[in-house]
Amino acid sequence: MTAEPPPGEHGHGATGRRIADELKAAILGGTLPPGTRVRQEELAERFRASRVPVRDALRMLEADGLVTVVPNTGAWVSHLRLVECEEMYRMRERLEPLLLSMSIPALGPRVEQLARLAEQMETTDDVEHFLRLDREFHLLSYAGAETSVLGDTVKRLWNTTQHYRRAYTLMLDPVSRRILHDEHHMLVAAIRAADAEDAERVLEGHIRRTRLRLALHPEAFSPEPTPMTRTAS
Amino acid sequence: MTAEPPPGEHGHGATGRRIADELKAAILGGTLPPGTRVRQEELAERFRASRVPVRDALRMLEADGLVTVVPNTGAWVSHLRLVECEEMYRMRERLEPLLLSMSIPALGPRVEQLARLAEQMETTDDVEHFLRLDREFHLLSYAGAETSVLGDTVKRLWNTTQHYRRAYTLMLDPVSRRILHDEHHMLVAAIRAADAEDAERVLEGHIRRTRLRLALHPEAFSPEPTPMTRTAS
DNA sequence: GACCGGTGGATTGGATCCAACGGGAGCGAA
DNA sequence: TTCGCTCCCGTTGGATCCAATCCACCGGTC
Repeated sequence: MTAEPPPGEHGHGATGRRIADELKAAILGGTLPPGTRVRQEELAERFRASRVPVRDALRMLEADGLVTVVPNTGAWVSHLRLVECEEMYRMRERLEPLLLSMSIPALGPRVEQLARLAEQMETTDDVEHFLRLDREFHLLSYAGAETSVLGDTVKRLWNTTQHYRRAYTLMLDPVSRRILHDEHHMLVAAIRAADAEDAERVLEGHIRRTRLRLALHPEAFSPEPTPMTRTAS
Repeated sequence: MTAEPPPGEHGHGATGRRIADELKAAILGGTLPPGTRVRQEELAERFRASRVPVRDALRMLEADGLVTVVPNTGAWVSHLRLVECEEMYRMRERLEPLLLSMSIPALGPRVEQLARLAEQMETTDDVEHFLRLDREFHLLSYAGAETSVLGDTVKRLWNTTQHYRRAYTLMLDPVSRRILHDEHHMLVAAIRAADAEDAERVLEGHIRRTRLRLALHPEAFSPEPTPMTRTAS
């Protein structure tokens, strides 16, 4: 996975990128929950820029699937329905094992950092901290792969489902929690042994089980569009 | 897969989309080969619009992976290196069987059209016609799946590799050609039998073999970046 | 009382204008 | 001759202004 560009000064020609990056951080951090309206003028003021680079930023975030833009109407932070989230997890089940197998040969000493992350995850109780560690753990396990689009696609899937992973983590029962950590440790072991095939299998199961548990909590998602049905207030 | 919006009049608020669509058609059709510079003012004139919606369109196409935008410098039609193309084919090997298996239960009578397309592909000699049929064949086989992102991702992979599939088709030897058609017929048979598992296997092999043959023809791609090496002119 | 159509404000989309960056031609020095 | 510097022009990026669209509110009518 290619590292992102250094966070240094964005000079001229990068205002849109800057706005997009900060907005993305706000969305992923949970400050802007799904469904919140995003007004161009408001952002322009917040970032001391005109509305032109804001529109650029919104287009970029739309491409990332983080924002939904409706022509002539406005932009909202994207929200997922359960079926869409499941679909993304199905994609992850197929793509991430591939990415991991491409990464393993070049991971080298980073395995030890993976092991540390897996342990830290067991000891934290803060949801936000856990999410950060989990994300770092998995993305680090892909850091050995030199990829152009596969890595971006996987990151995109992580980003668009981030908010629901947060909700899901909150209602994780102790047993599932135990299993989750065990899977992480098994993953570390397989990676340490450079057994790509086994690592693929463990990871697929890890994502798959998460998807199945996710389906047990439809209340975190926006309702399915029920045509011709008025929601009695 | 969700059908794209009807091609009807784009009124106000869709100029960027219109430009992006026509540009995309030009790129996929081969009119604008990889590497050609895309100037904003030029497009603005061609589409009787200002440069603002043109920039919108370029951002959309950048998100589709069809053009590459360098800040303060310009935009070019994207070109792939062999390793990137192989990576995309590896993604296709994983994603398209999934998409197909989601599509099969709802394909219904469209199987017959698939069979017709597979036959037509055998009888044409025109490369452009073959490409259209092949694309239609596979995308139609996914038409039963109701997806939000999986379908888009697969389409994106098809689009970005389209130009190289054209080059590849040109230098297809008779034996490989025979195998390719056989695979298509096997796919139709599996779909007709509603045997999703078998269809997945056939499709994976189909894409995989294409990838391997593709790797035999690196001359169609842009050279790998060879650092610290001056290309003697 | 509920539904339909018109109207005004808020918001987005597009055009035009100005500023900043980048590349290349040309000149000069080693 | 070749390397390096400078200046200039073409292109892109950003700001401001104007037009088109949508939404909510309001009044009229059945």
